[in-house]
Amino acid sequence: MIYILKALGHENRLRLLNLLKQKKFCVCELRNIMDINQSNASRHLAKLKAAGLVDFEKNEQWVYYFINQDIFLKFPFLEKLIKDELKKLKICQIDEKKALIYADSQVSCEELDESNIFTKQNIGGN
Amino acid sequence: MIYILKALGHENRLRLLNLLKQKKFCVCELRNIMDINQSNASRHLAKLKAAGLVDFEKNEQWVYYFINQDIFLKFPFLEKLIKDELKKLKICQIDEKKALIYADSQVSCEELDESNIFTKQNIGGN
DNA sequence: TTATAATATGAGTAGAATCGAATATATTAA
DNA sequence: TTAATATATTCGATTCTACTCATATTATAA
Repeated sequence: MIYILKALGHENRLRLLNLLKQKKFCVCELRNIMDINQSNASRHLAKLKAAGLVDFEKNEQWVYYFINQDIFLKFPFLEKLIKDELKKLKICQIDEKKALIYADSQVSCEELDESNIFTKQNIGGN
Repeated sequence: MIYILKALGHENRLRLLNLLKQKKFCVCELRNIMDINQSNASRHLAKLKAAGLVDFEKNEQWVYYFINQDIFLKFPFLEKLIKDELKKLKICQIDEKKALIYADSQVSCEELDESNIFTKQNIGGN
């Protein structure tokens, strides 16, 4: 359990969990939505994986991460945290907005890098 | 919230929260039960305080720490974690055993340092 | 096979967290 | 006021984390 709590102690990992609570994402989608670099995203995901919080499946050259639902059975407090609390963080709200824009955009994950769909106007707010 | 989660990411602080969930303790009681040094105990408590997880009251030259109950209203997931999950950690079980021995011992916190009430026989197990 | 794209990993670095020992502060007791 | 005790804080050393850049790996497509 101590590893789980350590894994929760970083904003980027909380943002990842918040995005993954709804659906699977591949690494390049996550890194674009969160606007962090690839190696950074990969490493944070690896840490979440090591703690048992997420799992992944490979599909062609993409790796799709998702929340490991078993962890909610083992540690019920995580369900409240991930499903109810994270969304209160402003940065997570922005992430979710961007995830929605992406979902509605019909842009494929391969085009995401150059797509510029995340403009200030789209996202709104600060 | 991120500060709270960071504060939870250390074994000693989890042990402190587990002990404090039942009753108030002064720093010297905590450090004796947990067998850590004084400056260490004080620092970890300061971190819990900064995160809003605990509060303290002074009584003569002692400082008694206790869980800040408001935090459970603000972050309900913490209640499950602190009240239900921490006790599953082996080290927390040992701490609780020692807290019981201390409570039953009639030893005052001033005598605790030289008392040697926490012998292997008393605590049992590793 | 070669090229390309997604992901993971290694190396180096900077910053943060932790620790023990010593010192400072605060409170009580003499 | 002085001495003693509990607690907090400072200092320096060490270890741990996260970051960036570059490279390796893996899988697909040409």
